[in-house]
Amino acid sequence: MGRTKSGSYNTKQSCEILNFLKENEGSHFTSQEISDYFRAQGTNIGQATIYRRLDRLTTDGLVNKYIIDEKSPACYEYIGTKHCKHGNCYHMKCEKCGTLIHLSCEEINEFFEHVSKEHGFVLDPKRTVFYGICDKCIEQES
Amino acid sequence: MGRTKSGSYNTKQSCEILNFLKENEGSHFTSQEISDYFRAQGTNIGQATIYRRLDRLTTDGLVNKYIIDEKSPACYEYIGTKHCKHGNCYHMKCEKCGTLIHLSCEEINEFFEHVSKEHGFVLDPKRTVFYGICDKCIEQES
DNA sequence: TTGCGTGCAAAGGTTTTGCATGGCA
DNA sequence: TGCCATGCAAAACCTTTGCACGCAA
Repeated sequence: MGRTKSGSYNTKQSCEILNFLKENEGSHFTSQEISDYFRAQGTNIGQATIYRRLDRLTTDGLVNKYIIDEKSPACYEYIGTKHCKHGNCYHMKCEKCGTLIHLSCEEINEFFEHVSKEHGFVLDPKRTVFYGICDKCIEQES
Repeated sequence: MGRTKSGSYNTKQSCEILNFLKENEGSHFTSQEISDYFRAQGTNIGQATIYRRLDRLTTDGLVNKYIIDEKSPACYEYIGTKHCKHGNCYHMKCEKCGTLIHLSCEEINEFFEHVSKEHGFVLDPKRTVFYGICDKCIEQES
């Protein structure tokens, strides 16, 4: 397994990065976080290697890249066989605590369809991030 | 006119930047483009000043900041006082042509209520921008 | 053996920050 | 006069790139 595109090799680092993301399906990581994880394991993988690998995985469609905002680094997440693959997985970011929350429900699909049919606009889940305040921070406020 | 938040001054540069954006309502500019414009006029405004001013204008809600792509610089656009100040008004930005589309309909209100009630997340209309491809660009593609 | 992958360091470009100076109120 | 704003340059930051070496097939 771990098949990559033709004309490329399966190296140790390459497999480990993909496996790490695979084992953490549903979570997203920055290049730095991935680097830190392997360093903690005693394995060192160059930052450039991680970026190059993530870039390829994104191109190949195995991984999604999210740009949350220009100040924070990009997030990468394995796209398994479930929801995120169909592009129906959105993200909400809390402006207070910075938590990134997955949003995947019937309502958003309906909304997506409505925008597409009535407004002629095809939303891009990879790029669209909903900003607001999460429940925990709302509780703390009051 | 040109009122800024209390505890701040109205300087020449500050006014000129805001006026430039105001006079070009509906268009968006990068920090560099603004800098170039003033240089062409014979006025020199430091890049840092432009960034600081844009940052404040964004915070004050007079200007919206858009991140089209993590590689390209951020775009700033005058929003004005007429619309979008009281919520219920969102924006969709076409990733291809950059057009900013006004979105205000019953469906989005319903969707936001759902997110609030079921997911405990209160969305922020000022900050949330829907990204995607507009109808015109979809036509061009096919 | 061939050529892609890796690692390191340096470069790239945008945005922020430090600090002395200048200008508004 | 007291602050805030400005300008310049340097720093900070994420990401990409150049180059020599290593490793997969």
